Amino acid sequence: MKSLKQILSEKAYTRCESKSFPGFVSPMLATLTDDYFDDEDWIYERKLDGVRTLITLKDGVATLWSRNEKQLSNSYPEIKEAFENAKLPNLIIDGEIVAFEGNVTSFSKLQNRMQISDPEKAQNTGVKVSIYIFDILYYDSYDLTELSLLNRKKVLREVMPFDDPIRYTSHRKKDGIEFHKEACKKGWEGIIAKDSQATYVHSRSKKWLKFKCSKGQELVIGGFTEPEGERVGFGAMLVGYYEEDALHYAGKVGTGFDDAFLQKWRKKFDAISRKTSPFENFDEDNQGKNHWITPKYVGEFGFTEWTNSNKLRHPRFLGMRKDKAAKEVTKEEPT
DNA sequence: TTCCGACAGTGGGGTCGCAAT
DNA sequence: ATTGCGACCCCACTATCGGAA
Repeated sequence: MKSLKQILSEKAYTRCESKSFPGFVSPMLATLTDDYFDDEDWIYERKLDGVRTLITLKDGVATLWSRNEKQLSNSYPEIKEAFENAKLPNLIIDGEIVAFEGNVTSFSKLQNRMQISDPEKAQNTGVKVSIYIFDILYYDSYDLTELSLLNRKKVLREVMPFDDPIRYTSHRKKDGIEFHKEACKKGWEGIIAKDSQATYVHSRSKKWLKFKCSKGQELVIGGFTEPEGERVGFGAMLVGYYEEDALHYAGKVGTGFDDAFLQKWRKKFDAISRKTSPFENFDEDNQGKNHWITPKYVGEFGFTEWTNSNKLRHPRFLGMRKDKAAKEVTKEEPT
């Protein structure tokens, strides 16, 4: 294995002066795809469901950044401290802050502290967090972004002390399709495929791809909202499923329709409108904005998971189901 | 000519924090 | 003291336009 010095000597790196060391750089973002593949020139990492975080360490001071250049340092003071105590030179690393629920990263658990701006309060939530690091952009003021991904990972493993809460993100070479399958079985959010020779760019790229684990099921349409702005037809569908003859509200779905669909189905919905909610558990706080319809239409919907309050996360409309009676639609539990 | 990438716009759940009530 | 709303985090998707292929 090449030493750090050898890797750095392969190119004539310019080493920035401390005063020109970047305060923030935009992260490289992955592109979503359904086209899963095996490729020996690509590596595969677990996709963690947390908050993307870039850490700059400059003259011993660590700063945690969100991907939109917001400071996260106050929400995760123990991670900031871990970097500052590690006695490292100026560097920038890229990773994901996560909280675990069992063996699976839990975004909803992380939500209990991710917006808290007081460091003491954040730590007192009792939500334990870790940061999984998967890339290094600068080290000792050397710009490493022109290195290949595998060489950056070599540098990362060599220079970073991985002690809790700082963890290394392991990866698998080849077998992307099989790894994705296993990931979904384990309840992970998915995997990230990365071109092992790619340099680091500060924007969305197709050298990094998301292979997500998506869920889908049929749901009954029990209402809709008014469109806003330039939107035509309706805004979102209000959907649910049956449980012992009662229709349970499962949230709103506002994407996946084109303009023609929105206009056509607004008319169909208006033709079967009713005054009261068909949902047995709908809390009536903003009733004025909702339109109710006879729950007879069934659609197919995609989403990532059920939230703690039993609603769809990241919902989208996939198509109408004309072959299914509304009363047959129940919540599909994982087997 | 056709395709792709980037961007704006509309829609979702959940949480915190602050202004308005 | 309570409530409503904006701003964040996580997003999915459609429409549009200009440049690449």
